[in-house]
Amino acid sequence: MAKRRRNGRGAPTISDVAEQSGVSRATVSRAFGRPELLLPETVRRVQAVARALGYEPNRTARALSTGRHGNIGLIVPDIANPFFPPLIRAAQAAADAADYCLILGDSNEDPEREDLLANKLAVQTEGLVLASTRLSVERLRAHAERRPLVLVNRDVAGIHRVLIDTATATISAMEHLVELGHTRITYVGGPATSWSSQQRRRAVNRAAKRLRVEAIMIPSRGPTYAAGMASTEMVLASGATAAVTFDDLVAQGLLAGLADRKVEVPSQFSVVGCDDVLAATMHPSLTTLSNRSADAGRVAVDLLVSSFTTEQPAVIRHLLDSSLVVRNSTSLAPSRACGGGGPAA
Amino acid sequence: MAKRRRNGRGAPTISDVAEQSGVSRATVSRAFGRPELLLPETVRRVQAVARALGYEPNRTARALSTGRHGNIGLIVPDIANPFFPPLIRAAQAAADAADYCLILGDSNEDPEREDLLANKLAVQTEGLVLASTRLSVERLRAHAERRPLVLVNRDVAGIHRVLIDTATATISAMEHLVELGHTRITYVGGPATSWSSQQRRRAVNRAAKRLRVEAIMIPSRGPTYAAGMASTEMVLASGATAAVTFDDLVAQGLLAGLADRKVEVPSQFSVVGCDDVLAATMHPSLTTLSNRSADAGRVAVDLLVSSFTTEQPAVIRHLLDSSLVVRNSTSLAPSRACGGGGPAA
DNA sequence: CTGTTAGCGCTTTCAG
DNA sequence: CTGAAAGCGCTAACAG
Repeated sequence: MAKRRRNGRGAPTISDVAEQSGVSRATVSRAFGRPELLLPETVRRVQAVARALGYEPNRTARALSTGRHGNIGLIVPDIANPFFPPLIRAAQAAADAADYCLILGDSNEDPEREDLLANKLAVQTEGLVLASTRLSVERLRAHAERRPLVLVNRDVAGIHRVLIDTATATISAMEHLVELGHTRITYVGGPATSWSSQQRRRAVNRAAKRLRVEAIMIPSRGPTYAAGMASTEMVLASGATAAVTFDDLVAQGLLAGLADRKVEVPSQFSVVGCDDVLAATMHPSLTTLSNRSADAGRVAVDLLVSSFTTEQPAVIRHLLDSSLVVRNSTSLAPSRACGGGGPAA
Repeated sequence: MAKRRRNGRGAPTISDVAEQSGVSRATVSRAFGRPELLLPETVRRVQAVARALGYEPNRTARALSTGRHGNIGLIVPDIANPFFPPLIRAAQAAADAADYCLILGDSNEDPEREDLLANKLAVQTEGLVLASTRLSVERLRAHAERRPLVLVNRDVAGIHRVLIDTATATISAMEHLVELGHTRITYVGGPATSWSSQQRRRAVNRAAKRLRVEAIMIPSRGPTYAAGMASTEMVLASGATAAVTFDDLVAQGLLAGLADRKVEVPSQFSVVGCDDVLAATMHPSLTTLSNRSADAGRVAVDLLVSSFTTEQPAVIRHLLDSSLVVRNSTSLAPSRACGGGGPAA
């Protein structure tokens, strides 16, 4: 049987289903949108015909009629950064479960691009999730005024946000290192505008002060292997015996840089990563902080979706905690007699 | 001055602009879409009124009327599989460059879900890219009839497709292993319905025959670490001294399984991965086949977009080649005198 | 060049 | 419970 295309576009419409099942178009519409208004028998019959025809409600038409698009947007700085795929995946699953489609944007770590993307997506989504956004507070406020907005790992008052709290786990990492005898510890940062990196930097500083050890801040160009590797020189020059890094990628780069310089990990130098994205597969396996990115994606989408329906008077700030995962890239500090890197004011 | 809400009730429409500027709605539409059909003076006047009113064309309405949403869909089996993020990233960049938005779907390796997703996306996209699709040929044909479609790593006649050819590189891998003295080699497969896996299985068989060595096929449950690990028993039982695996994930699992059983790689056993997604960071670093997934994503989207505009009489089958990357997981076969795994018919 | 007239596919009163 | 009819905002023939 040849398939007919009534509308020249190929997809069966509500009219096809109506005709085939001998009801009106309104009834078909109800069978999908508000089945409780219909005889169960009718619903079943219509659904059956719909399935047979391969009918799928046209969301664009629905959107025009109702003002709701059934789309939500998600913008991340870099899809290929292993931190994000689990987040994206969970977000997409949550969106799907709520019958929304996920439109994905990649800002390539560029605030301008991110702003453009957010504008572009705003017109065809009911709401946006911005993960690790690099936008200014003003731009974020502007977007939030226009559409429901949920931030991931960015803490702006007045906007829904879900935050992975690595501060506590970072402090655990510092305690872990100090217990191992390290007294001079560097923090190798991530992107300057990253909330996560600032949070971790502060945690390192605070812990160092409390534990009475030296903390040395080292910037890095970004959350990449290359940036980690490039930081090796400065890390070594600082005289530290251990490093806490922005994430596993930076840690991995640093590890490679240390290996190049014949510095053995963990016997001569200890390294702590963050996010546990490749920590288990590395050699030596990496001491790191546990990853919650999937949870963050799910929670963010759920929060966004629920903000559509329920009148949400209170802005929600959802915290996800993280913990230290000890593996093999950290160990006792090298004896001071041997290394040149003792604590020197 | 209070800001008006955009897309909700109260946003100025084409009718408002028409009324205010004393022209018909069609004229306003043309002033935006096809200004060359109008008197410059008219265009200017209409634009002025539109700007004064804060009018912004409603893309949803336009989409409903024209059938062009400016969206394209991309469905992958698993976003979190490291093979896909580069593909997704490149696809999204290409889409963005052509001024399209990318709607992402994750089928979770489930054909039913994939079919549903494809239907859902079909109504709000101008075309679809299906990467490593698990759908049957019939379903693919059905979808292709409905909307422009581009397949990645699936070879179906009559449908645009971009294929990463790993067959040649797989043969190189076999030659490499045979040169190292291996005479009994297993292939640890991926998903049964995966075109890529079938392609590689065939290549292994063909090469084995030509090189006069034994090839043993071992199925695996999927493209995962766990599946690779679970295959260890059978791999060892086969008496082989080397394995070519579906991808780096499976290879990684196998490596872990071998380590558990105190089988040393590469001295006692050689392993070849595929896709080079984590090969460099592993220990031992993995001999593998180079990755073209980013190129595949880019080419697929470009192909799709160009198929919208140009009348495309010929179906395109775009091949991307891959090559062997030798690292440290392959070496000379263990001497036959020692191991129990000599070639035995 | 510009206006008129039909829809695009779906939802939603309002009757029955 | 179900149907008829009126749009949502915009575009696209077809006239003039």
